Amino acid sequence: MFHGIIDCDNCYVSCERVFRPDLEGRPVVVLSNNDGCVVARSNEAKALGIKAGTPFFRLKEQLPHADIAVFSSNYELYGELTARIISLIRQAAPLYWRYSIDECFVSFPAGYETDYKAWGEALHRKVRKHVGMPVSIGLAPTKTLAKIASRFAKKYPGYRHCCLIDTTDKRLRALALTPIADVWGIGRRYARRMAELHIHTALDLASKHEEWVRHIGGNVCLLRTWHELNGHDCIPPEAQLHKKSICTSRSFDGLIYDIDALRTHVVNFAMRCAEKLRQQHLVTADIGVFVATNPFREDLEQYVGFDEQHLVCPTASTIALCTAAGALLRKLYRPGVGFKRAGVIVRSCRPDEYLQTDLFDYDPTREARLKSIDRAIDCLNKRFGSETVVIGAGQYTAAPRGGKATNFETAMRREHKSPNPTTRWSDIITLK
DNA sequence: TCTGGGGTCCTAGGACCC
DNA sequence: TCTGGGGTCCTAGGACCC
Repeated sequence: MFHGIIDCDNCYVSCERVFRPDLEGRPVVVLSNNDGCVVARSNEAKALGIKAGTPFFRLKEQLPHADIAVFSSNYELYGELTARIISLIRQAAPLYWRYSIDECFVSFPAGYETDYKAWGEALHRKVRKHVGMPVSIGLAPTKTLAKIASRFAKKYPGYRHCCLIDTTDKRLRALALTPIADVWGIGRRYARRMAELHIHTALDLASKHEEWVRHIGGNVCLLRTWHELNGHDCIPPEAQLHKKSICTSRSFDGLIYDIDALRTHVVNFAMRCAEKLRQQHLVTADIGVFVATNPFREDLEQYVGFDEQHLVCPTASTIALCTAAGALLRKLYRPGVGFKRAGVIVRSCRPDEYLQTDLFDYDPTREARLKSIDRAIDCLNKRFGSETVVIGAGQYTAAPRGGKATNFETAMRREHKSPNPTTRWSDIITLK
């Protein structure tokens, strides 16, 4: 087996640049929801010293005069453009596994003979031509080494966006040049521990004895990384067929004290979870709600609450989940507390085809009604746009005549959002 | 004034079973 | 004096990823 990773360079920034080629060469940042933090930076923005996770208000303080192009996050656009890249990868690779919004693993079974370097360079050119996005490609005998290779592909133009590690010599040289903290699977904690043990590069770790690593790591995670760095393929491709949990949560623009206002949000989160479940043909057996105050406001009372309800009959019904979420919120709410964040999480998700019903409390008529309501909601929202139909308790304001109510997405602060020319006809004409 | 939102896996220890 | 042995399931907490 030989492995590869295809990674979009500065993904969100590159997506924004597809329709704004004038931004090539200029510093660009993309913000998180609510325009909170910097989540993506162009190389020029990185060169200015902007760190990932910088709060936007602090960026404005630090670099008030810098000519930075700022975007609110536009997941509709990023989802669409990355899906196009995945479809090109699917055509080019025998096996692929989408790892995140901007990364995709590929695998070549034993006996699959190809010139990997040429394969990678060709894929890069194809993505550049058909989607307009730059990707970096790393190819190696293990996934961890492929990740290291993709770092080199990104960093050094000489690789022409594709780096291949296929000999022991190349592997050892790459490991010696890779700081231990940059290795896939080494997080902040492990990195600190490694520094204490005088392990500074990937090669320092790879050269240790297996027993030493087993002793230091405490579990199999670090040991697997060690094997992978030494060229032994041992991280299996994601065998998981479906998500086990789904979460919808948001921070609010300000603090919320009122239970009705809080419930409006929570009901919307439950609605989104129900829709995500149905899209993935899943049902859930546990729904949880959490609420939290603003941890940065040390002057205010702090409170974090979580409660969960087990559902005897697993469901993906909007009404059932919204009702349960509303009831959970009533238990969690504290008068006089300013809430900054809330969320709904559904766990124990499973395919909807093997739905187990409650032996004693199963009402087929009610189930059929809930299902037909869900079908109607999905059908209308698909045809007329998401959130055309919402649950009454999830409405932010009454809908104006002929228009939509202010809702979950539009209630968020997004002062720098770009248009959606790939998914909305109305946005095409706004292109400059 | 202003600080994101999703996920996964592993392990230890307790509850419970026969 | 002295109290077994083997197994599964569940959960919380800790680590990681993007």
